Amino acid sequence: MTEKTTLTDAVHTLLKRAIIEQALKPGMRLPEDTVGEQFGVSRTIVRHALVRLENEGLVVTRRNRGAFVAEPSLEEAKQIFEVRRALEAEVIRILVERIPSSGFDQLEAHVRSEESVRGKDGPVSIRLAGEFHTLLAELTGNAVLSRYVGEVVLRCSLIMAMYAKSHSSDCAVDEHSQIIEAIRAGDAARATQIMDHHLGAVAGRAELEQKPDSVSSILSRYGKELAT
Amino acid sequence: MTEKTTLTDAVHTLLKRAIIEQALKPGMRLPEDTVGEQFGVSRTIVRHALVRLENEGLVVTRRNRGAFVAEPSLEEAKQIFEVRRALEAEVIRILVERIPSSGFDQLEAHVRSEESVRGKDGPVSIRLAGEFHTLLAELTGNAVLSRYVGEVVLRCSLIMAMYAKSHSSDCAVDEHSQIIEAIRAGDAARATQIMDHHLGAVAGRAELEQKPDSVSSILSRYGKELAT
DNA sequence: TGCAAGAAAATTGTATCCAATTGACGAGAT
DNA sequence: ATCTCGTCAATTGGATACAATTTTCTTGCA
Repeated sequence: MTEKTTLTDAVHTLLKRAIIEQALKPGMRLPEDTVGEQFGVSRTIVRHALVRLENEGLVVTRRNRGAFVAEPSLEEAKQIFEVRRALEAEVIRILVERIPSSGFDQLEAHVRSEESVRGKDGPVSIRLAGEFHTLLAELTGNAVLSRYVGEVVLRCSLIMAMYAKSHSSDCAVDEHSQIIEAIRAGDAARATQIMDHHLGAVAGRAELEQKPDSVSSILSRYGKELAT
Repeated sequence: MTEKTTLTDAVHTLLKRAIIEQALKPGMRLPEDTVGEQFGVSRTIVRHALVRLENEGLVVTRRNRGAFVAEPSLEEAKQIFEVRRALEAEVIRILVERIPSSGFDQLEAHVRSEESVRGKDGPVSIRLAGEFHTLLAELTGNAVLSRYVGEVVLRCSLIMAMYAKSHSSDCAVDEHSQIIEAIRAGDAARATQIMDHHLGAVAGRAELEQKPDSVSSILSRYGKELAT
């Protein structure tokens, strides 16, 4: 299989997936040597990929210390959700005005695939839930908007991985359908309202678990580093 | 000599400035070793900087062809302005609700510095006009929002460099003042309206290309700051 | 003369190598 | 026993060397 893509892209994609699927947990260290060895590439490639991931806010690098999977603080999380709400409101505004003919088919197909994994809590569920919003953004035809939405959605996935224990996407899928219907009806206000509620619910789940989970999660990370 | 910043950051900043100030014109090629030679650093550093610039949309890279200063198409330009309008509307919404106490002082000081270069058409004027919007975004205290606004503002500067022949920032400065006043009055709707008109006016000007210049001769003006 | 094929040059993609900085460990003094 | 200082190991920051690919220029042929 001749790679049409560059090695940097491949490593970047793999690391991103690993982070979103919680295989690489927040705060986890990403030594260039280790990652490179794992993927069979040199540090140069890994570094390029890490630079991109840092720009996307999924990893942070400390000077001469290396890269770590980002650990968004609650303040950061609030900021991200604030931006996400604004961006997705714009997405709805645009879609109500102009949505491609195949749009609803794609959206409904996606919701069906979400429903097919309903209950099965896990990485796939999280990924699909995020991809619904990414798909919405892509349907606007605005690549810049789509890219930004994609970034904040990914960062939100990371936040949920940190602060929410169970994904519980049941209501989410239902709200996705409601959003589709509101857009189909041309009711931007209602669609935005549902979206806000939807995101608020997601954000609320995170903040709810803030206090009890904070200390233990931090301690478990310290313990893990000692164990290895 | 005690550099607190990394070389990659320095090169990244200098290239960014060179692009925004139209010293490096859209479509111009950026060979890694030419840039590296001018700045006295190796290709590794330049590559990292170029990766970041690509993520910011100021540079595009083609496989095995190298990096070029981005040439936003009109379609792309429209998309960027669309996103910018949405982001800046959110900025206003936030500022009306919560603006730091020193906010108005900073904004007015900035407008004064804009006025001080009024009429002097050129790079500095373009940069200051953009920085007003960046400052607005920073005052929200939302780092994520601030970052995205910064990016689209920069890309808009690039677009104006391509499509507008003269910056003519006279009316712009005036509108900046009006936006400040509307925010001070707590009138989000009016501030947004002025902002929309402001951005619409900026986007309204369209024009054609200029003649290219040698890459190394231009970069020689930027290399001084790195010389040890 | 025009065109095509191939070689040469230029430039990027990738790997490896050296230097510099940081964190940890341990010895010695108070 | 604790604190401090110095040395050491580990890892990143940066540079150079090599391979692959693209572009250009040359050259042979119709």
